Amino acid sequence: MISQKSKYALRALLALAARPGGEPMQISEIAEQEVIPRKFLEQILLDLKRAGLVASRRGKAGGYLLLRRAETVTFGEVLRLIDGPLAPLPCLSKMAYRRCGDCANENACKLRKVFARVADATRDILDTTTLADVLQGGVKSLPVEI
Amino acid sequence: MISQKSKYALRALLALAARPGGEPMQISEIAEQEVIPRKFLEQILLDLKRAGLVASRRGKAGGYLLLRRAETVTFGEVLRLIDGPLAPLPCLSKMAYRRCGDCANENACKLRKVFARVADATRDILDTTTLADVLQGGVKSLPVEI
DNA sequence: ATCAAGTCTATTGATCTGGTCGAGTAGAGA
DNA sequence: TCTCTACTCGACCAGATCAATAGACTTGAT
Repeated sequence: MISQKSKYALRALLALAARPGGEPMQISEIAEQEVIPRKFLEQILLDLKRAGLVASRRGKAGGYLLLRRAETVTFGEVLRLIDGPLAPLPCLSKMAYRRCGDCANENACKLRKVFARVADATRDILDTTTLADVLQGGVKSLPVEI
Repeated sequence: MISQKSKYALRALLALAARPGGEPMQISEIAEQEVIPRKFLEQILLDLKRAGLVASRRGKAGGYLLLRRAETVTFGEVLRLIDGPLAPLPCLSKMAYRRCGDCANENACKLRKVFARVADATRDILDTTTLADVLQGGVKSLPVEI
């Protein structure tokens, strides 16, 4: 299960990406439109800002705006940022590898072999799906029938 | 990330499945061999027993044994039993469906579309991989080159 | 009867989740 | 310059979950 926080982050980013002309959108506006607790959203947007995904403008007509093009922001990147590693086992994470501790040698670990396939399948989807893909409705759903 | 408990459960089941002749294996023996805290393993085995995966024998020469054939026990089943739903969103779980609450109509939910693909890919692997597959070493790793 | 094995309930400390609160800081416009 | 509005930041919190641990109890075989 992905966290509520990640869902909020993705929805907020989608809202920003859908904004025409890159004009800033205020926290309250996002919060209201996407039904996200305002103060919680503040934290999330700060995280996204520190990661360089969005920028903020202060003052009267301030707000947040997407800093990168929607085609370049993948779901995987956002999830890793908020929830941490995608991999089902720490020893399978490319971003935050950690030894499992309990399996003596990794190459022989039976569990690892199975979950490596899961990790690859997950990455194949999440690291290739961008905000733009989703906005265009062009989310390739299940393998397209021709 | 799957829980430590699930890892222990899978390793314990693999140990039982590897037992020749279906003779019982004692908790301590499993705990020692697989390096699992003994008392924690007790709880896990009880869960597995209540789910009908294993049986136990009390008394002197007691222990646990696999109740079903290793070919019929999938990773998905064990993970669901211990960790709960595999699906990344509650509204995508077949075993424990719950509305997301925050998306008005599910069919239009952008996030849901993406994560549905992840859920399907995950299920494809975990619900078709059995204890037996893993024991034979015949875990089809990445698509086999011919 | 007794010993060794599984059964069951409760408790624990650490960490995570999903928030909330409130004071502080910085731009933009009057 | 003043002030309004919006973002910034740190602290706090209740409740849940995780990974064990403890200990008393039941059962079955010899």
